[in-house]
Parts: sequence; structure tokens; C-alpha cells
Amino acid sequence: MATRYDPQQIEPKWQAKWHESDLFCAKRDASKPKYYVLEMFPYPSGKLHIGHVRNYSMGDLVARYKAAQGYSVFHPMGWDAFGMPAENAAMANNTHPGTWTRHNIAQMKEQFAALGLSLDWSRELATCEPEYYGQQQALFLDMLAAGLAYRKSAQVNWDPVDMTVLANEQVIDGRGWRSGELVERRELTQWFFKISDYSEELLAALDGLQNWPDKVRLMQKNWIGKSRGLKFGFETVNAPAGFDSIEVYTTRPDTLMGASFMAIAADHPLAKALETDPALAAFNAECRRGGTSAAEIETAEKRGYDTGIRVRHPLDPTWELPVWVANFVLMDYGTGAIFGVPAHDQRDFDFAHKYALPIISTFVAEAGVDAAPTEAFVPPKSETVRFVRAIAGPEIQTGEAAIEAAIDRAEAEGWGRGVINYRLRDWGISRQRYWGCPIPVVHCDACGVVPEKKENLPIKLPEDVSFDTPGNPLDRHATWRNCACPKCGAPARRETDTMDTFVDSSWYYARFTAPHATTPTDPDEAAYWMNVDQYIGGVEHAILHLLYSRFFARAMVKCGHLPESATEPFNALFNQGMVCHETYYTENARGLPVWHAPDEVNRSADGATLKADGSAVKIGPSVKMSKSKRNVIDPMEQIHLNGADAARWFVLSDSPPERDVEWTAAGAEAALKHLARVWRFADEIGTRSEQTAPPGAHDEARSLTKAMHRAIADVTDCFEGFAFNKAIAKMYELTAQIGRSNAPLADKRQAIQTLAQLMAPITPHLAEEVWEMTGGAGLIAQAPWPKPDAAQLVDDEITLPIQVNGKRRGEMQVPATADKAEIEALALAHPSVLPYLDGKPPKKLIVVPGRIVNVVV
RNA sequence: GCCCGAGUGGCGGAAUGGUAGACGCAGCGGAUUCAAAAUCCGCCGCCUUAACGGGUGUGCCGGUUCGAGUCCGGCCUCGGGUACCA
Repeated sequence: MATRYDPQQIEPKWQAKWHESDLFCAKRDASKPKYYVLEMFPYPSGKLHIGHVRNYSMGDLVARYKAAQGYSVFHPMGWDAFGMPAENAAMANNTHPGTWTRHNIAQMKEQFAALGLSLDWSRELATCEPEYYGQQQALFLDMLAAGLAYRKSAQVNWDPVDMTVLANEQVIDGRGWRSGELVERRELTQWFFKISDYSEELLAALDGLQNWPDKVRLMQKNWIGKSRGLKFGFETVNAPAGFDSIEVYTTRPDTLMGASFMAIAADHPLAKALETDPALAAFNAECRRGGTSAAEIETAEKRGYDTGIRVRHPLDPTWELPVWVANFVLMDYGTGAIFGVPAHDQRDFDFAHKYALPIISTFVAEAGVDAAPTEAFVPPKSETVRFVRAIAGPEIQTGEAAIEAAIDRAEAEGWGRGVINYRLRDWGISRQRYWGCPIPVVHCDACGVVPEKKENLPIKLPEDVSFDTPGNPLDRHATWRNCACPKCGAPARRETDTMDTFVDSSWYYARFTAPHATTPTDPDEAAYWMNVDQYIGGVEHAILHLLYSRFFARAMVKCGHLPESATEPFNALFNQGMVCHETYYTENARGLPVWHAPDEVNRSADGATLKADGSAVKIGPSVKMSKSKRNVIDPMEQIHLNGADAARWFVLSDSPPERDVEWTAAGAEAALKHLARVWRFADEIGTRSEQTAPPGAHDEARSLTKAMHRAIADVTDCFEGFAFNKAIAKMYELTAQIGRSNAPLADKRQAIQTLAQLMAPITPHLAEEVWEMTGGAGLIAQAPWPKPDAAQLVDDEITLPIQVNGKRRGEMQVPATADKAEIEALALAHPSVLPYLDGKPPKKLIVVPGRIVNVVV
């Protein structure tokens, strides 16, 4: 028998017992409602980090709590296993990406096991295995057939050293994040998913996602970027053939009378057609090269080139506007052409200022004060302004009203129409990479681009590849590309692009419902387990992953792989905060910081010193753990030191789950102390009981029982509301009560068993141990969630604070059943009130039953 | 620039418009001990008071209310998202 809390002994023991009883393997059970809880699956970097511990502790809390509540819980885990790090590792260490990835998975799985999570490993999947990506290829073919996948030529970020396309996120200050080389914009033929078909639906359905954070819904809304405006053509005066009219899109048609120039993108067909002018061709080329990073755009000068072409104002044929090519006009938004209104748009203003174009006001502030000549006058659309050059409607109106009036006029007169525009663009998924899902199409000289036959899937990645030269090994593989055309049978070539890894993670939640099915999903299993009832992950996926997944669910519904009810796959979403840590540094001779890891530093209340030589170390702010700042805590070290339960308890205890939490050695210690204390209580009480009742036993038992039921009610509420830090505070309170109590052992045992049940979703190993030590039957993991006794939640007597003129002056004990009149009488006679009354009746007396009394004199 | 969010003790954080600071950390005092560790108990916003108490206090200014950390208006600061989007 152990004499102290020993997680090293307890934790493996219970992990083995859970494993033996096959507890967490999801089973279809007609007698129970199902509950699907999912945490965003990890990239198998090979090393668990503390952020994982927090993420998966939360998911496990929900899973175990719901299981105790009587749900048939579905809690699977897998690996987001494709991606660039494996290729980089392959290049650095001369291994195969698959070897590296599978080794990491094995390693991380062991680390996961040490956390004691209630995961169903029987449904484990890895996106890099043909069993998974083969079905993804089948999905692709279905989407192709359904018109949701297509090929087009598009501008991409091309890294000339690594010879690959880079995502926008991988371009930092205009350079490839890995090569450091200036990125070029190249026009390549790429595969796209038609997410833009769903712009309106993806936007409209956000309203229904009531259990998603408002923040995420708002971010998606802004990303989709719906706007209403006017689309119309400007007739050209002296343009080349085929350009009789140039279409523009504007959200501010009310300012049309202030137009002073037209600007088109460098990629606009007209701009290209005019490239016979070498100076313009050079200008266009320069625009295309222009960087895409935020910093560059910030400083980018507005530059233009006058094409010499003129267009006619739609409302005045005698009014001609010059057409410029401008570097700030984008081809892939609107029509790639705009009309410039310098008076009411700052960007147009800057441009007009630079090239001495006219500035024409269409409206002024209602008070009549005109725009300052140094900047554009841009009032909010909802503001009322006085039009001096209105298109339609009254002289004084809001921008909104004027916009609608202008659209109405354009439509009535037939020269334009109101349109809805979205910022959301189609999703380019082609990557010139090896370690990804091959796009299952074939290029045939005779038939063109031909989809692979489903019976030929999976199109497996070849194993014999080398990474000694940059670029895509699939491209230079001796034989892999060679194949027969699925249509005509003639020799043909495989597509060598692979899919963006975001595709892999866009449907894994559905694949979990039938991970070994020979179709992407098993409709019956999908119908049973979908949707994900609770999804948990970082807010960094607020747009990309979550928007792609919402699109994919729709595509899968369309192709018959998911039921209609799974159109929105995640019923509830929770974004957990990050784990941070203080930073420690000394300064080198040049005054630059030299970072020190937490385990190299002695931290006390008054400062920090280096363990090595005792010299002082500066303490920097607590920030997200990162290798560069060396402020990283290794979760496995913590588990070896204090156990998984202590780590799990701590990451949930100090801050609300949606907020960042700071890892501190003191906090981790406090968690351990608490767990040891609970263990000690169980050890003291065990299964014993005393011969004679202790003094005051009845009252003690009564108040302990009340505290126990209070705790059950409070913790349950807190778990339901994702207020895990508060739930933990309530458990501390019950623990303190038990520690103080002189109740008979039998009552204390009941309280400690209840405490163990409440703690079980967070510290499952300790809970099992305590349960066993105190004679609990079976496994606590299978015990039903305790229910509070409503009768125990009401007090006979309550404390009512008394205010005089809104200031607290005293308090009184009143029976819980006291009515308003009784409370009023008691309050007016109360010694803390009498001096203020001075014998007179109060002006007003407010009694909020059960809450407060306020006497106004 | 635009769009969100947040500002509460030494720190992390609690408070359906109703006793501000639950709970934890740190700190202080005590018990136990030969001593320490461990453990247990108590105190703990600021000013004032011997004490009882009183005053004051949730970023700043104003408002609504019997009563405001909470609601409204206007600022300030910090954090996040996003951007030549026409």
C-alpha cells in the first residue's frame, strides 16, 4: 500500500485497466443518445507540446463528462500527416517523408497514451495512408463530375529555388519562407474547388451556427466579403477592336458624377492587348512582380500608366475620362476595372494628386462644409450628406439611399444593373509537392485531361523518390508518370501536382465514422455519428480550415457521401487559448537578448538567476511558447515529474479555457498539492468507519452533505458552460469543506467519492484510485454522473445585505421563507438602518427577495 | 485605415443590474517539529483608526438607475483579425 500520492504508479495502472475493458471504443447503442466530441487532429511533428495537452484535456473532459451523463460518446483521433515538414526532414536527414512521419506518429501515440485520454484508437487514421487519401481521390473525382473541381490558369507565388508554388502564408516580405529567395508571380494552370458557388450559402448559414464563437462567424463573414453595388460599362472612344465597352463594378454608384479617370488592372485584357507599347508592357510586368506582403502594400506607391484610351461617361456622352493602368487595381476582384473618384476615396485621391487628375465633389457634409483639400471626404454610408451632383433622389440623403437610387436609375435606363459581389475566391489546391494526395487525373495527348477511373484508385505515391534536388520528385520520377489514358488507353502522363493539405483536413471528421470503408464514407455510419456535437481547436483555424470544412460538407452532401443533415458538420465550436510562459534572457555584448530555457533558471518571488553560475537573468513577458524564445515546457517532463493528472488539472485551472493560460512552476506545484491532498483524504478514510459518532456528527454531516450537493450542481453548470476554471474553484471549495469537516467517516467517504466523480473528467487516474481506495464499485469511468438533490440546495436562513441609499451598511439573517413585508419590517428595525432613519419613514424601500434590501432616506 | 475583443488587488482570475475581489498563486502571522520538509489554521485592495468603524476603489469623463465592474454616450490604452476589395 502506497503511503503517498504516486502518479507514476497510479496512472499506468488505470490506463491498462481502461484498455483491458475496451472502454472508449465507440459503440452504436440504441438505448443512448450519441455524442461526437472532436479536437482538431494534430500534425505529427513527433513531439507533444503543452498546447496539445490543453486542447486534448478539454476534449477529454467533455468526452468523459458526456459519457457519465449517459451518452454513447464518439471520441476518435488521427493524424494530419501530409505536408512540407516531412519533405524538409527528408531533405535534411536523407530519409523518406513516410518513414519520418510514421515514426513520429508512433512516438506521439505513446505520448498521447501517457495523458490518459479517453480516445477511441480503433478508428485511428492518418491522411498520408492510401486507405485515406485514396478515398480523398474518389471524392475529388465525384466533385469533378459534379462541377465542383476545375482547372484554370492563375497567378501563383513561385519560389524559384525550391521550385514550387507557395501559399500566401508562406511568403514573408516577398520572399520564400524557406529559401529566402524573392518570390515570383507566375501564371500556372491549377486545380480549383468551386467554393465560390457556395458564397451566399456559407454566409447565410453562419446565422444558424449559434454554438460557434461570434468571433469566428464574424471573421468568416468578413472573409466571404459580400457587397452590393452597380455593374455597368463605359463606352470606349479609341480602343482596339473588341474593347467597345469596359465593365466596372462599384459599391458607390452615388459618386459616379465625381469620376475623373478609369483605372484597370495590369492583368486586364485591355492592358494586355495594349502591350504592343513596350513602355506599357514594362509597366505591366512591373505591376505583376509587385509583392503581396502586407508591408509592401502598406508602402507601395500608387502608380499608373496613361494608356491614351478614353471612355465616355454613361450619363454624359461629351464627358471623356482617361483610362490608366494602375498598380492598385486587382484583376480578380470585381471586373478588374474601376472608375476613380478622388473626392470621395482616399486611394483615388492619392492617385489623382500624383497625376494631376481633376477632383470633383459629388456631395458635401450636410452642414455644407466641403472636404479638406488634402484628403478625400469619405463619410459612412449611413450618414446624411448634401448632394451637389446627385444621380438620383433628393438633394439631402444618406449614401445608402443614394446608392439604391443610383442603381434603380441605371436599371431603369438600362445602362447598368445592381449586383452582389463576393470577395471569396475559388480554392486553389494544386501543390508542386511530393508529400500530399496525388490529384487523380491523367493528361492524354488525344483526350486532354481525363479523370482516373475509380477502380484504379488509390493512385499511390511512389516510394522510390529522392530529395537531393529541389522541385517535385514526382515530376522527375523515371516511371511513375507513365500510365494509360483511362479513356482511349493510349500512353499518357499522370498529373504530378498533389492536393493542398487543407483538403485532407476538410473531411476527416466524416471519415472517422467509417475509417476503413471502401467508399469515402459509409452512409449509414455517417448518418448515425454525424454531426460533430462539439469541436475544439485553436482560433488560428477560424477561417481556412473551418470554411473549407463547411464547403466540403456541402460538396459531400451533393455527391451523396453525407446526409443532408450534415451540411453544417460542427454543431458547436470552441476555441481554446494558448499556453504561454515567461521569457528569460541575458544580454550579450551587443545588447541583443540571449534566451534561457525555464529549466536553466531559478525563479523566485523577487527575480530569476541562472542555475549555472547564479548570475541575474532578466524576466520578459509571458508569450506563446516558442523554440526561438526557448520558453518551452516539455509536457512529457511534467508527466514524469508530477503525472498527467496534475498537468491536466493545471492547464484547465488558472484561466478561462478560451483565454491564454500562463504556465508557472508554482501553479503546476499547486495542482500537484491539491491532487495529493485528495489522495490523502481517501487514504485516511479508506473503507473504514468509526464505532461511535464524533461530537456534533449530525450537524457536521448535514453541512457536508449540503456542500456536496452544492458542488455537484455548480460543477455541472460550469462544465456545461465551458467554465472549467470555475468548476475547478468549486472543487477546491468542496475539498476544503471535506478537510475541515468532523462528519462521520461514512459521510466524508460519500463526499470524497463525489469529489472524485466531479474530478474524473479532468484527473481520471486519481479519480479511479480514490474510487477504489474508498470501496467504489466498478470503474469511476463507467459510473453515472452524480445528481444534486434539489432539497439540499436551499438554505433555511439566508444573509441579506442592507443598503442605505445604495451603500452597504449591514446585513441580517432572515428565514428563507420570509416574505417582502417581513423583510421590510426587519430592515427598518435593523440597528444599521435606524440612525439614518432618524425616526422618519423611508422615502423608498426596495426589497429584492433573496438578494438585497435598499433603504432610501 | 476598417472590423472585433479586452482593461478588476502584487499575479491568474470570480461576480442573472443587487455584499466587488470567489478560487488559486505569491506574501504575512501562527500551530506541529529538537530542527526542517510535509501538513494544518488564520490574515491579506488602498487610505484612515488603538479598536469599533469611516472613507475610497473595477482604464478616463459624463449619463440612466433606489443601486453600475455590469447598461448608454464620448475618450484612452492594449490585444486580435483583415486590407490597394473599388
